[in-house]
Amino acid sequence: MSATPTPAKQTRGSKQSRKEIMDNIRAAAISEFSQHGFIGASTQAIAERAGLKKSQLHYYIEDKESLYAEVLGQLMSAWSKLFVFGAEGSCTPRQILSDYVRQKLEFALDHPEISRIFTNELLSGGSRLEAFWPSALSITQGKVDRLQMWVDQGIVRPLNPRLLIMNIWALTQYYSDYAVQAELILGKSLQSPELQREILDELVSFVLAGCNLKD
Amino acid sequence: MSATPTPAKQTRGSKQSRKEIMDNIRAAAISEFSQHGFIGASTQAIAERAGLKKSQLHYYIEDKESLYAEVLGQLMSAWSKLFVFGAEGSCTPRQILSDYVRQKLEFALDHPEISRIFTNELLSGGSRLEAFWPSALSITQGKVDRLQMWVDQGIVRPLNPRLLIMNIWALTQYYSDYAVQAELILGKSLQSPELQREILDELVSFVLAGCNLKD
DNA sequence: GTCTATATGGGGATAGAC
DNA sequence: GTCTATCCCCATATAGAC
Repeated sequence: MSATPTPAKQTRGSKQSRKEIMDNIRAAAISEFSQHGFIGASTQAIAERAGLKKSQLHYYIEDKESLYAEVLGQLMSAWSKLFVFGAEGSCTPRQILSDYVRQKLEFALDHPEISRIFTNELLSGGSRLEAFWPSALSITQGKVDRLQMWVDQGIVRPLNPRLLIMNIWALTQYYSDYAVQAELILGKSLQSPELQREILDELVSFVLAGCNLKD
Repeated sequence: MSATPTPAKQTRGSKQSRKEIMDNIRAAAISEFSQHGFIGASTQAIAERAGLKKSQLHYYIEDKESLYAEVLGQLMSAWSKLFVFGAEGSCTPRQILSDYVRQKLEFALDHPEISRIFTNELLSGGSRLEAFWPSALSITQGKVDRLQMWVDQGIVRPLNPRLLIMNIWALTQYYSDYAVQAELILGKSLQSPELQREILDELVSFVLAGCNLKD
């Protein structure tokens, strides 16, 4: 709230600023929650990853629950901004769909850990996502309406728009949730730019072909 | 090992047989591991679900680790039997692909909990799956070879066969991993037979169209 | 063969020291 | 403002009672 005039006289190698520590904690929390979910993650492990002792960590956070809420909120906010139909001024159905697939895939490839937190949360029942559903569902409804129009106009083949949206979700989210499997099958790191390019092109082709999209 | 002549004189309402207890334990373990993963699941919760006290449970199992290994092995064995190309004597590419999608999807819909254990395990790094990868990868290679032939013959459009297999995996596995999301979006239980029929038809159409499959 | 009482360690969180 | 010593609970697992 109040604008404390932080000195920020940070001699390198000296003690970390509070902000740096908090950033380390958030990063550590993302890794741990991503691997083990809320229940499975331990504040012990988060502290170690952040270079702190467990008891030190508990000075910087309110509690495990609110640390988790913060990280989850960060993800949901990023998603709700990114994954809207017609972002970046795309206009044709082909372009709107391609852009959507691209955005969703790039997020999965660039932020696999935080994406997996969502999956982990859903697997454990999703109770901590309840607050986010109304908004998420209304964003979905917007996409559904748009797709239904295209179906009615014969631009895409007759299909259930909700199932198409779920299909795209599944196809893209795979590359964060199943990164381990994907890298084993492909024998290559998912961080390789050429591979990312290939996956992107293939997913776009697959989706466009999958709904018989005419320009 | 030795064939103990079990009396099995089970008066209804009386004490459960050891086999019944073990079945309860396995079912409870599947539910718990499915929700919280290996680390997050507690023997306490498993015991409660199985109608036992924690200390009783530990009489019937060796330890948490081996209970988990048993359940995971059960899943991997079921999958390796089910998901082979050309099961049930299907012959045309169209039929082989459709049958594969159907088998994978039906398993996801019929056994969502145990399917989720795999996902949970991957999310936490997949170390407990190491023993299963060689066989799984060789089964995958079989499918890849088959698909590559079809590509070479112009039966399906030019695509990376491994990516197609991963796409099908993602599309079908979605219905166990994201069952909560799916039911919210669709406003309906995934156990509804009509909905299952619709999903199946749509997935098959989507995949066949997605690879431009000619008969 | 079955179950209980108990050991031992790690979990999250805090009161109080610096 | 920062960190440590410590609390209490729940985790897994087992020795020993029935």
